[in-house]
Amino acid sequence: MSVTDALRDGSASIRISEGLRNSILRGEYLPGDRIIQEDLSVRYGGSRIPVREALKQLETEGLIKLVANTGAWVASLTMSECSEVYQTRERIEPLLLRYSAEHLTHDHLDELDQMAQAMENAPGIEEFLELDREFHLRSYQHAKTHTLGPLVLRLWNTTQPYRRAYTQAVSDRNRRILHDEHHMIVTALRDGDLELAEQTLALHIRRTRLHLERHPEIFPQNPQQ
Amino acid sequence: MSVTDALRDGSASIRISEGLRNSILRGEYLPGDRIIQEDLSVRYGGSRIPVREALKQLETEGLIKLVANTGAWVASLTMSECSEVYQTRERIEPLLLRYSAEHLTHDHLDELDQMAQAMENAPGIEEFLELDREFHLRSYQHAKTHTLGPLVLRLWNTTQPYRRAYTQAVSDRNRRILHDEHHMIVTALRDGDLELAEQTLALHIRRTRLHLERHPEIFPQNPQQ
DNA sequence: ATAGCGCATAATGTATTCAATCAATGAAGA
DNA sequence: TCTTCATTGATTGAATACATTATGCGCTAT
Repeated sequence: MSVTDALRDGSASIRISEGLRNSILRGEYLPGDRIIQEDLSVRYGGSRIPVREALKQLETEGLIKLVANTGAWVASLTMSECSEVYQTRERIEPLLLRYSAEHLTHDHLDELDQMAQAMENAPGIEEFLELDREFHLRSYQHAKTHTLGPLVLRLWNTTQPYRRAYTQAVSDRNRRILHDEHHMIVTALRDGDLELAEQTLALHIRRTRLHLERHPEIFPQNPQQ
Repeated sequence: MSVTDALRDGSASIRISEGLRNSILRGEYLPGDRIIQEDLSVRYGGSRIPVREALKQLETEGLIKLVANTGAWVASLTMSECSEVYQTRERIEPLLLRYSAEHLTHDHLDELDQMAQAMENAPGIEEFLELDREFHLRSYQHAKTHTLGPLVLRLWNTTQPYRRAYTQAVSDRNRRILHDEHHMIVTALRDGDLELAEQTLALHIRRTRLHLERHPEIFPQNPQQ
């Protein structure tokens, strides 16, 4: 498929929303940053109409905040809002893992273990962040869900900027525990002990949240934004 | 605020999305129904531009299915997809109830009890459906959440058509149990026993799901839609 | 009769254009 | 010096107009 094909796919808004979403996740835009429609239309080559549709979608996803007649900003969370997302994740990601687990083969589990191992040797923060996300999302990848999978992905996305900031602050000891928990999840899956896998994952998310809550400096001082 | 004020609020897309969402929830559109942009723009008085933005939002909410260059349909769920939503609700609504519970006064609890009582005397299906939704959502109303509250609302919305169909099929005995569970939730809240309230709510949702799964005739035969 | 092709029509996707709104700036007055 | 208010520029909101795509119908050829 050529570039021009992609351009006239009736999907400019999809292209823009995907591009902007990735930009936010990569940290090219930071929480609170203003987004000008015209800038995006120039950047992605088109008019503001599909840009507006993309912004509307990302707002509903929770990545952007729209104020009528005023503008769009990259969404920002307070610490308690971020904590709320983690508490939600703690309850539903184990369920998603359960959905996925029944389709995980030994090859898949080997892959996951290798990823957990690679994460231990991650050279920098971005690589660590990327591998962590990759590990968890891939463990959910085989879940044949209609709502739950996309939902979990959104929760990961809205908290991504804060995970980036937090990763820089995590101590070596906590990092060691985090790796161990990853391996424990894979082991539980390999043993077919879904109950244990669910509980370990829940504890993993819970522990991360509790540590995150000890770093209020990550979050903006003005919560009203 | 006059009608014209509402019209030039810079919020035509918001007005349209709210109107269409309510129409779907009221059952004026059924799952699988085609939606023509032009029709909505005539109905709500405007061009197709804000209509498209509203459709984009409702798609992200899961109420509508969009296919590029083809059209929009009211979203429909298969039985297993609906079951998945209920399983998700079973995990997160107790958490939301916990968030809300700390702000519930005795007056609020009296109100909830009265609603549970009124539901027992509901004259028809629509009233029953409305009161059931009202009871649960009001029990969550005081939760000061940023993500979880809206999330739960979306899950309720996407399953609303099937709850409507299912309500017609529920037996008197099951209805009796349902009312009892409502009262039990209120009682647990009144006793300050959050753990019991959470568990009762989870069981309530679970039981509803198990009964729903015994009525496959509610769901469309062609799951590929 | 039926499968395949092409055209006509309807609906969607987007660019252009103009109107409405907000925020920032600076001047006037207390 | 601080507050208030009008003005202006930048930006968003929406309507119109046009381009593109999909679908259904009839025609033709096998």
